This record gives sequence, C-alpha cells and structure tokens, in this order.
Amino acid sequence: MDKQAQTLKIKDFERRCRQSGLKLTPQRFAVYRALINTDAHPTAEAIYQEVRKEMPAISLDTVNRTLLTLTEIGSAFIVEGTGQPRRFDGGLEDHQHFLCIKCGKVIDFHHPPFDNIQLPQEIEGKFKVLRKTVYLEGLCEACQKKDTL
Amino acid sequence: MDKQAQTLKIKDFERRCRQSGLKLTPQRFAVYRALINTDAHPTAEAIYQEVRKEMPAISLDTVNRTLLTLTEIGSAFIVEGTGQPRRFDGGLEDHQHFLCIKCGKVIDFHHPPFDNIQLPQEIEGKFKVLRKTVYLEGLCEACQKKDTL
DNA sequence: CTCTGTGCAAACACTTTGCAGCTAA
DNA sequence: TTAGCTGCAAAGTGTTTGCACAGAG
Repeated sequence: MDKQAQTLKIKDFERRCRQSGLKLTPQRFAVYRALINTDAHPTAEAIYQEVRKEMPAISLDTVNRTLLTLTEIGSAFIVEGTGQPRRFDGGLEDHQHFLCIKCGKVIDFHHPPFDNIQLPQEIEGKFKVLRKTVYLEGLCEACQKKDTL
Repeated sequence: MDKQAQTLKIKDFERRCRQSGLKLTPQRFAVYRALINTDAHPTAEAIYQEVRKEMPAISLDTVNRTLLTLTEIGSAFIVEGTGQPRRFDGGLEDHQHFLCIKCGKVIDFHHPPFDNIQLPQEIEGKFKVLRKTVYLEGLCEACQKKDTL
C-alpha cells in the first residue's frame, strides 16, 4: 500500500473513532498502522510482536482489545470463522453456511447456483483447491428480533 | 435425514475407515452417528454431550480425536476457519480468502465477479446479511511442493 | 497376538475478566 | 476533571500431548 492510501485510511480510522466516541490513543494508532501494513491476516499475537518494535511497553491485552474495537467500528474484519471453537459438519451434500455474528450459530442454506462456482484460471493454476463455498455472515432471524427489543 | 440415507452414510463411513486402515470401534460409530444426526454444526463438546447419553464412559479427548480423524478420511468437514486463533484483516478493499489447510496461511485473492454475489430472495428476506464472500480451502503453492518431496 | 485406539491427566494456547492507575479530551 | 483506556494478573475455555491399558483385527 502506498503512503497516500495509508494516510487516507488513517484519516478514515480517526473519523470512525470520533463518531463512536473513542479516544485516539497512541496504542490504537500503532495497532491500526501495523494491521494495514500487512496482508498476512495477522493474529493478535503477530500484531503485538510488530507493534512492540516501536512501542515496547504495549501489552498483548491492549492489542487484543484494540483489534476487537476496530472490528466494531468497521475498521477491521475478523477472518471468517476464526477465533471460534472448531465446529464440525457431517453433511456431504452441497450446502453453504451462514454465521450469525451475534449468537454464533451456523445455519445451513442451499442455493444450487453456489454449488459449483467457477474459479478464475489464475487460482486454479496456483492452488490446489479442495473446497470452495459461499460464506455469509450477519444476523439470524432470532437475533434480528432481539435487536429491536 | 431418513433411516435409509443414514444407513448409506454409515456404510460409506465403514468403507472409508477400511480404506485408511482404521479400526471400526464403537466410539467411532457413536461419534459419527451423533454428527450426522444433527445439522447444528456441533463443537466437539456438543457431540461429547450427545454421545455420552448412550456411551457414558467415552472421553472428550476421544470425541475430539475421532472428529479430526473423520475430517482426514473425508467423512466430516471443519466449518470454515473455526478452531483457529482469530485473524484480522484491515483491508477494506474487496477481496476473497484462500486458506491453506496445511500451513494455515490465509492468502488473499481478488476475482471481481465474486465482489457482488447475488443472493436468493429466500436468504435476503430471512437474514440480515452483513458480509458475503467466496471462501476457498486447499493447498498453497509452497505446500503442494512439500507434498511431492 | 499385535498394534491401534481409548481414557486420563497434565500441559499448552488463546481469550476474557477485574481492577487500579493513567491519560486524552 | 473525568470517563474511557491501558497494563497486569488471574481465571476460563478449547486443544494437544504422553502414557498405560484395553480391545479390534
């Protein structure tokens, strides 16, 4: 990412913080900068190691909490499914998954056009793809109702 | 699932076990039956609670190990991403994820046709979809090479 | 009989919580 | 000034490992 794009992102981050009434602490900037300067989809631990280089006193907890805060204001995303206990699926039939981000439930749905997605040549050539699926996240019926209570 | 389909699945499971030289233990049958009799995408803990009803002496470890074994012979799947430490993504640009099941690395790719997948009315009406993406799993370039060594 | 699978216990890794002092606004 | 943030420590949850005995083949 070039310097220009980075500055824009940081401005956007500041705006989101202010909108949510969050304080602009040095730790938050440092964590956010570390996050947007990598495309490795880091764990909290990895960000921690990176940030410590310039801010040795920061704690892993702060990094953890900051990252969660970032996802709440939309400045970061959690890679689908990660951070949850392992869940198993014994169905061999074609289906796709919807994860409710509130109650954590995984709901199956089946939309036949999603069963055989066409991948670009670029991917097929590079990776050995063993599984391909459409993945949705959001609020399930029950949790949408809870919201309005 | 009807009785017929269940029997077929269990036959298939037996076949896979034999093919891989795995013993057909009562625990394995019990775990597999519990798994295919639910569509809740259970955690190991949930399967454990279920299996204990008919086999009180089984241990959680065995359930855990059995479930992992099932995924290895293709009789079960791990719901995408679950069971791994939380990973963050600071990119707001459209992109999709490929997970290497061997080294655990998440690799971004971007195939514009995947940016705006059309969902069926059935889903849009029922859930509040906040995120939709195509998700791939398989072996990355580096790990494919390792395989042939 | 043999070797894999199981149950148990301990270790480990990741995440969450509670609290006291600090700091951005 | 003060509400929110940070760092530390402890507890909680989920997963892995090592080992001795049991049971499937």
